[in-house]
Amino acid sequence: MAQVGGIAGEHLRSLIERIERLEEERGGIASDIRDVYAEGKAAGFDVKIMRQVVRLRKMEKADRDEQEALLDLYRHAIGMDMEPAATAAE
Amino acid sequence: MAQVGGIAGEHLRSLIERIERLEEERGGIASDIRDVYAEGKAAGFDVKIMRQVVRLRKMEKADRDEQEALLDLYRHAIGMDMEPAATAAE
Amino acid sequence: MAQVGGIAGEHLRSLIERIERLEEERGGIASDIRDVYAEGKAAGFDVKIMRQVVRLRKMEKADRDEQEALLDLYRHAIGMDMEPAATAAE
Amino acid sequence: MAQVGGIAGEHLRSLIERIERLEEERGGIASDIRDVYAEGKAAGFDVKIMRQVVRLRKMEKADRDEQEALLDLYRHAIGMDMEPAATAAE
DNA sequence: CTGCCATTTTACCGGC
DNA sequence: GCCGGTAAAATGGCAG
Repeated sequence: MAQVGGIAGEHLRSLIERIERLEEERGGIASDIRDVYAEGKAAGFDVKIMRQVVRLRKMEKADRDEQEALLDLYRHAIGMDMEPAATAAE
Repeated sequence: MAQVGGIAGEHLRSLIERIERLEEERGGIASDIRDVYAEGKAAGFDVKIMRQVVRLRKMEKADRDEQEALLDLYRHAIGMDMEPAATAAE
Repeated sequence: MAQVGGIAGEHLRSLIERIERLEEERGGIASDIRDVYAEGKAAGFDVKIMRQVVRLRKMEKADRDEQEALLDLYRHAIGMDMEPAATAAE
Repeated sequence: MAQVGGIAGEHLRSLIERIERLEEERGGIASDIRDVYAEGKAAGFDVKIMRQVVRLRKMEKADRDEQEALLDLYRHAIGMDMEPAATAAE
């Protein structure tokens, strides 16, 4: 791995900067989320409850995804996992 | 606030969905960040060190921001926080 | 784990009480801190600024600690973390 | 408030340092608390539940204190708030 | 699977 | 007395 400040250092720097850029983006979105909660609050909704609703729906979605994954497993197990032949899928 | 399912319910639903959309985006970016770390690891860098570097740089930036905030506080405290009157400021 | 009220229950109770005692102490110190801020305010200092100063100094210390931690990581990474052999270290 | 670095500066510095000392103490106690939880965990207790117990007892204590405060209020209101004469108080 | 770290949530404190 | 913001706690997620 070359000398310090060499080609590896450049690569590392590049990776770090990409990460920092992404974290910045993520921070911006987090800020947007806070804004939406604030908007809800201003409209008279209870922020704490809004958070609970979001969390609950997330769990429900995870449940559904798990169910689906389980179904897929079964389908594979009994050889029903091929692509549907000539249907305009969904 | 109308009845359940009324106009307020619509608003709430809209807010919730915007939040969910944003959280999804945020999750995607978090995933991208993980990918970059994985890329660094594959290139032979120590992920733990990468994280430490990122953390340190973040703290240094925060330090600078706080320094500035402190200066602002001082300015306010001694009444130097008014808009500059007739300077070509900026 | 025995029956409720058994030996385990005694142990748990003891732990809980130790925690409660410690939290009480901690609360007392928090109160002392508030007193010092109040004293500063009474002496004409701006509490907000005092807090900012404390926060900034804390961050600067954390920075230094992280620098050191990073150095340690580097040392480990390049195998320089062994005990010095024949030095009167320490 | 004298010049910067003057007597006021000394006072401020002193206050800041007292606060930092106290915060350090507080941090030490927080660390002790973590240790006790860890000890509980090692003994097979569920830390999350331990925390709930502590929180619950704190609330119950707050309730009792409030009841007591209310009783005191009543006592004062009806002139029963004098020191007990010749009892080994409590 | 365990311990660590980041994020989220809760509680506190000062200001209005 | 309430609200807003700031610091601490706690939970959840990720790497090792």
